[in-house]
Parts: sequence; structure tokens; C-alpha cells
Amino acid sequence: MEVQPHADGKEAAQAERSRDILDAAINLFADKGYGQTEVQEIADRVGVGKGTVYRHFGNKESLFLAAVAHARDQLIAAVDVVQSSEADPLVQLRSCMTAILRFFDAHPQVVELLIEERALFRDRRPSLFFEHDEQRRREWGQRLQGLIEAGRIRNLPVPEIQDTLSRFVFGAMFFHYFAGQAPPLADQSQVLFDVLFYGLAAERPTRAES
Amino acid sequence: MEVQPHADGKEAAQAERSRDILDAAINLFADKGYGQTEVQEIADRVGVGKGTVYRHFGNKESLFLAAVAHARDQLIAAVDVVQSSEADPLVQLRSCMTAILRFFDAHPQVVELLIEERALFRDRRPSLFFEHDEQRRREWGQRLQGLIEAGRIRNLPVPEIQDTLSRFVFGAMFFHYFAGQAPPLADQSQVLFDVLFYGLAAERPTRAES
Amino acid sequence: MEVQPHADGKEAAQAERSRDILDAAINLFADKGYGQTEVQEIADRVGVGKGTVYRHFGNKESLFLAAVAHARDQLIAAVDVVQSSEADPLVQLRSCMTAILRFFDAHPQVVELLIEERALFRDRRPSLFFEHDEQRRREWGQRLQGLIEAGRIRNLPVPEIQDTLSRFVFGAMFFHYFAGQAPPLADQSQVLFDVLFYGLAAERPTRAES
Amino acid sequence: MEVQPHADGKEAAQAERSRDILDAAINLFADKGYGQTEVQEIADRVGVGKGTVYRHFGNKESLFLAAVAHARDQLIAAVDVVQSSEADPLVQLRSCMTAILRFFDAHPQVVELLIEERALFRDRRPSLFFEHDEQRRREWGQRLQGLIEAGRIRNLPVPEIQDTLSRFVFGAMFFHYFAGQAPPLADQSQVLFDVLFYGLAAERPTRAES
DNA sequence: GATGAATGAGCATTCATTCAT
DNA sequence: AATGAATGAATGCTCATTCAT
Repeated sequence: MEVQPHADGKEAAQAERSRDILDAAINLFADKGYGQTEVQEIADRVGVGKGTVYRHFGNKESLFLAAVAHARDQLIAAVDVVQSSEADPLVQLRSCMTAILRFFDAHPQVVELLIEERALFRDRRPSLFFEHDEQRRREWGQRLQGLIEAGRIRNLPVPEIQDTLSRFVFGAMFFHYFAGQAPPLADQSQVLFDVLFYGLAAERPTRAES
Repeated sequence: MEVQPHADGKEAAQAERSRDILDAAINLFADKGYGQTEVQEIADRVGVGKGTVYRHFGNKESLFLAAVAHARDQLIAAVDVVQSSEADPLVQLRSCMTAILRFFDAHPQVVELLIEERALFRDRRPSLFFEHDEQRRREWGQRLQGLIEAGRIRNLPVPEIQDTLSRFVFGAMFFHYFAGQAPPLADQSQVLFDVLFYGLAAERPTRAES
Repeated sequence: MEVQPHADGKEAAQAERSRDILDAAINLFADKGYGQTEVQEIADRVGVGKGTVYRHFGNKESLFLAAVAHARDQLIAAVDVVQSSEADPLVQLRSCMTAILRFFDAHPQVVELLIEERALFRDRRPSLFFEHDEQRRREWGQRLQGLIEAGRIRNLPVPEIQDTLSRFVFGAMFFHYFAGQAPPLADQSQVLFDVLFYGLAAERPTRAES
Repeated sequence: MEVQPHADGKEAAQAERSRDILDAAINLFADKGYGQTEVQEIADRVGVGKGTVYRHFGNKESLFLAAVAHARDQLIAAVDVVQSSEADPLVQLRSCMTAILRFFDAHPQVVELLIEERALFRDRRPSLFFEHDEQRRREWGQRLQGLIEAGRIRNLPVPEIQDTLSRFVFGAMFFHYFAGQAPPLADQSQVLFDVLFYGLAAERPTRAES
């Protein structure tokens, strides 16, 4: 994929170095916390001078935010992989949710990063990580509407279903993390999904859902 | 019950001052974050000297932890109120969950505090706030078992039901917070509870659950 | 010696408490250093409140100085004991010097106190401890003059002999302490005194001392 | 010897700056005491930022210790100068002792530093300043042994002679300082040396020394 | 007189950021 | 572009002293 030999070679080298810095940053910020991580350490781990880090990201805060965005992109990529390989929307839904749980099982540092983000930028809300991707939300809205019309899921307000799903999956992840339970969460989620799809109650009310 | 006019008067005054300090600490830590809050500010808000805060809590970290514990006790108290006033366990369950959501709606600072706690004491896990109250967990386990035997909820493993419930309610709360959605969450939870109890799917599988 | 039963009983009690405080102060200041010793600790050791210490000595600095003076008085007392029991001035001289070395062997804390005094009150000089007792110096001057006239010691200027003796004995003590050698110094002083009295050289110059 | 124009230029500049800081530190620590000297003042006097001082010496305590070691090296250098220019060991001995006294006359701050060292690091003993230089001590031991065999000094145990000499010269210096007498001590030491070499007594005992 | 709760001045140290080389 | 030496703002904590009880 590396094309132009010269000018772009430089640019590519720069881009790669940026990525290296971000990777180091994610791990260190997640491991020791924003406050306990010195920019010097990040530079050391990458093997460059402190000044270089500053040249690439301007200041510590920007570096942190870029690291969060980088992590988010990784999650999106991980979900996109499974999503594209599924046809049935209901199966797809479950696959995506599992993919999300798996991602956090595999990258617990990202949870730490999210916590740090909220602790640090308490005013900046919503989280950079959860910033609405309207495009994606609309797509899923259509799929859910389709499922309702196909009689496969109950006829509840689509936006609320979406919120419930998010609360369900990210919420499970957060609580799992806060309560200090051991990964993997994805494998413990049988019952979670069972309840999500079929509910807790033994009998459904004969009539009127709302 | 307050008898001796003197000794107890002093002790009571001390205890009240401690509480005042904790209240100020909760609000300031939640508002500005642990790192950005100077002990001096807390003292100022209470109207005492910095030294007095240190006399009561030893150091900033202990003060913070005490504030978290204080907040947790307030949540427990809020839940206990509604719990004791209900007879039917299923209704009780829902009341408690609603009470929890309401508590966080009413005290959003406590969520901030929890985030801060995790960000600061990344090693200390589980959160002081979620430290298992085994007593309480056992009681609820029995109630759920009773509900299963009475045929009111589905026959799923009780501990997993408990985890699912926790993930559900606290998870909803966390996501709500991280995603930056506006309170009140409690009032938006109709669908949440509906899904929790009756599931998302239109049809239940004829047989074999799990 | 305790006479009047009442009013003086109170005074005596006060005086004793003062002494108790000074003893505790000497030991703690010597042991941990002025800076590391809290007035609270001294009060604790005596078993009184901090306020009481302040009532007796005004402030920490005065307390320290009083402790040094107290220690000096103990040395003077120790020397006076041996001095009065000797008739021959030359033997008396040696006895006194030995008594001084013994005192510091027995009370190494006093050396610490002297060091602290100099370190703390660098401007106040001479040391409170070595403040000239003119009375005593004159007495010894006369005795030395007598020894010269009796042909028992060499005819050197008396004040310089006095300085030399002080340098000799206190100097030995200080160096012993600074160099970290183990007590007792008094027992290692045979050679010291031998050199003091008879010199290091094998032959004395035939003539003219200078 | 300075070859490379660049790298060594930097290193040399660093070393010089270190020395500048040490010089300022010696004077300020001696003048105001360790506790009363702020690192900021030292930086100000050298004309650098506080951070630079910390970069060079890590912390205040290390800086202090480095200052003491620096002073000790200066003394050693001063003594080495006179020592090497003398042939006769007895003259050499006296020259060295005089050089020591002169050094402290010229650098009274160093005495202050020694006092501070003892007051601060009461457990660290012997003083960094007096740490035995075994090499040097052995050399002098041989010289003294030679003087005894040549019949020039009395036949006393060599190690005790060494201790006596140290006590004599450093002791004189300490007492001089503690007693608050004015420098120069070196010039007042005629009698001191006279007594050291020829003793105080008018007559030597006919027989048996020791 | 005695006490000890309350006070707040004082200071070492860290680390993000800059900029000369 | 890259570096890392220099900078200085920012802050938790201690402890002598006071004074109401």
C-alpha cells in the first residue's frame, strides 16, 4: 500500500509514529491514570523525545482525547467486522452486542480510559466515546422497525428500544467493571441475553403492553 | 436519648461537624473532581480551618473515601425506606430498583463520585460503593427463590438473576450518565422495566429456556 | 526541706512539674532533634496537656533553651562534686576534666542538645552551655598561677593554658562524638592526659619555650 | 585534555553549574541553617530556576549532603597542598594541623555545615565529613612509627596518638566555635602546639611513661 | 489553672510546557 | 524535525500557638 517513495514516505512515517504514541498513551493512561502518567513516560516507551510527543499532539489533554478517540475507532472496527458478516437483523443485533462485550473483555484498558475521560472532563458530555453516530443510529432504527413489522420483536417505541439496548450492553459492562467482577463478561451473558429477549416474568400479561 | 449535658454535647458537635465536612466534600469532589478540589475549599465552604478538616479525616484521600461511604449509606437508607413499606416481593423488587434510579436522579453528584473513585483508586476493586453486602444479597436471593417457586418468575439460576438485575439498574444509570442524557432516568424507565420483565421478543420460544 | 504546707506546697508542685517537663524535653530533643519533636509529645510523656507546657515555658524555643540550661547545671553539679573532694590543685584539675568526660559519657543526649543548640541558634554565640562563668574562670586562673609559681607546671600565659585545657577536654568530647566513636571516652583518655601533661616529643628543647 | 568541541562543552557546563549550586548551598545552609534555607533561595542566588536545582541534586537532603562532601573535598585539597611541600615528617605533621585550622578559619561556614549535618542526620554516624579515609590513616601511621623509631617522639601506641591528634586539632576547632571565640584560631595555636609537643608539666617523670 | 480543638502560615516537590540547539 | 534542559505554578500537610471552656 505504500506508494509514493518520498514525500509520502515521510508522511506515512509520521502517521505511524502518531499511532505508536497513541498506543503507548492508551496503555499508560489506562494503567496508571491520567494524572499519574507523565508525558515523559509515553515518550520513553515509544523511544522518542518528549518534544516529539508535543509536536504531534500539542499538549497532554489533546493527546489523551486522541487516545480515547483511537480506542473508540477500534471498537467500531471490531463491531463492523461481525456486523457485515450477518444477514438476519436479529442475529446481527445479538452478534454486535456480544462483539462489544468481547471487545471490552479483550481491552479492559479502554474501560479505564472511559472512566478517566469522565473524571477529567466532567463538563464535556456526552463522552467523546459515546458521541452519537447519528448515521449508525438511524440504520439500526430502520432495522428494528423492520423487525417489529415482521412481528419478530414487540411493538415498542423504537428510540426507547435503542436506549434500552445501549443501557443493557454498556451498562452490563460498566457494572461488571465497577463491581470488580472478573472477565470475561461475554461468556457470562447467556442469562443476560435470555432476559433481554424473553423477560424475567413467568407469564406475560394477556393484554396491553406499555 | 441525649442525656449528659456536657460530654455528649461535645461529641455530638464533633459528629455534626464531620457530617458537614462530608457533605461539602461530596459536592465539591463531585463538582470539580478530586484533583481540582483543594482541601482549603472544603474547609472554606464549611467555614472551618483547613487544620480542622485534617483533624477529622487525616488526609485528603481518607476524606474522599469517607465521602463515598457516606454517599453509599445515603443510597442504602433511601432504598430501605421503600423496601420496608412493601409486602409483595415482586413489587418490592421494582420499587427498590426505582428507588435506586431516583436516588441517582436526585443525587447526580454521587455518580461523579463513583467515577472519581474508580479513576483514583484503580487498584482498589470492587468499588467501596459496591462492596458486597452479603447479608442483603442473601435476603434477596431467598425472595427470588420464593418467586420462582411461586411460579411468578422464570426458573433461572438465582445468582445470575441477581447479577442481571444489578447490571440492569446500575448499568442503566452509568450509561445514562456517560452518554450525557438528562435526568430523570427513573421516569424514562417504563420500557426498561417492561423489557426486563417481559423481554424484547414477540414470541417466547415454546420450550426450553436458557 | 519542704516547709510551708500550703501556698508553698503549690509552688513546689509547680517547680517539680517544670523539672519533669525539662527532663522529658532534654530526652526528646536529644533523641529526635528540635524540629522533629512536637510539643505534644513532650506533654504526653509528662502526662499533661499541651497548654500546660506552654503555661510553664511560653514557647517551644524557650523550652529548648531552658532544657539546655538545665543540662548545663547538671554538668556543673557533677563537676562540683569531685572538685570539692580534692585538695591538690593538679589532681583536682585532672579529676575535673575526667568528671566532664564521664558526664558526657553518661549523658550523651547532652551532646546532642549542644549540637542542636548551635544548629538552631546560630547567631546566639557563645553557646548558652559554654557561656563564661567568670567567677569560676578566675578561681581556676588563680590555681594555675599558683601551680606555675610552685614550679609544677610550665610558665605559660595563664589564659592560654585555660583555653588549651578547654579545647582539650571539650574538643576531645566533640570529636569523639562527631567521629562516631563509641563511649566511654573517659576510659580511653590515659594517653590523652599523658600527652597533655608530658607532651608528644621525645626530647624537650634545652632552652627557650615559645 | 578537552577535545570534542560539543558534547564535552555541554557536560562541562553542567558540571560547572553543579559546582555553582554547591557553592551557593554551602553558604546558605551555613548561614541560615538547613531548615531555614529554601531551595528557592539557593536557585535564586545561582540565577537558575528551582527545577534546575532539583534536576541536579534530586532533593534538598541530597543537595545538603553533596554540599558537605564538597566542603570535605576542599579541606582535603587544602591539606594536600601543604603536605606535599614538606619533607620532614614532624614538620609535615604540624603543617597539616595548621592547614586544617587555617581552613576552618578561612571557611567558618564549613563548621556550621558540620553542626547542621549532625543535627539533621543524627543517626548517620560517623559524619560524612569525618568518614575514615583508611588509606590516609595508614600512611600517617607509618610516618608516626618512623618518628618513634627515630627517637623523635615518645613511644606511645600509634593509633592512640592518631586519635589524640585528631581530638586535638578538630576538638580545638569545635570548642573554639562553640565557645564563640573569634577566629583566627590558627594564629592562637602557639601554646596549643607547644603543649601538644612538650606537655604542660614542668618536670617529666623520671621513668615509665604511660 | 488545665485542657485540647481549632487555626493557618510555611515549604518541598512534581511535571506540563517551552525553546535554544 | 527532534531533543531534553530549564522553568515555575500549584498544593497537600504539619505543627506551634491560641483561647474558649
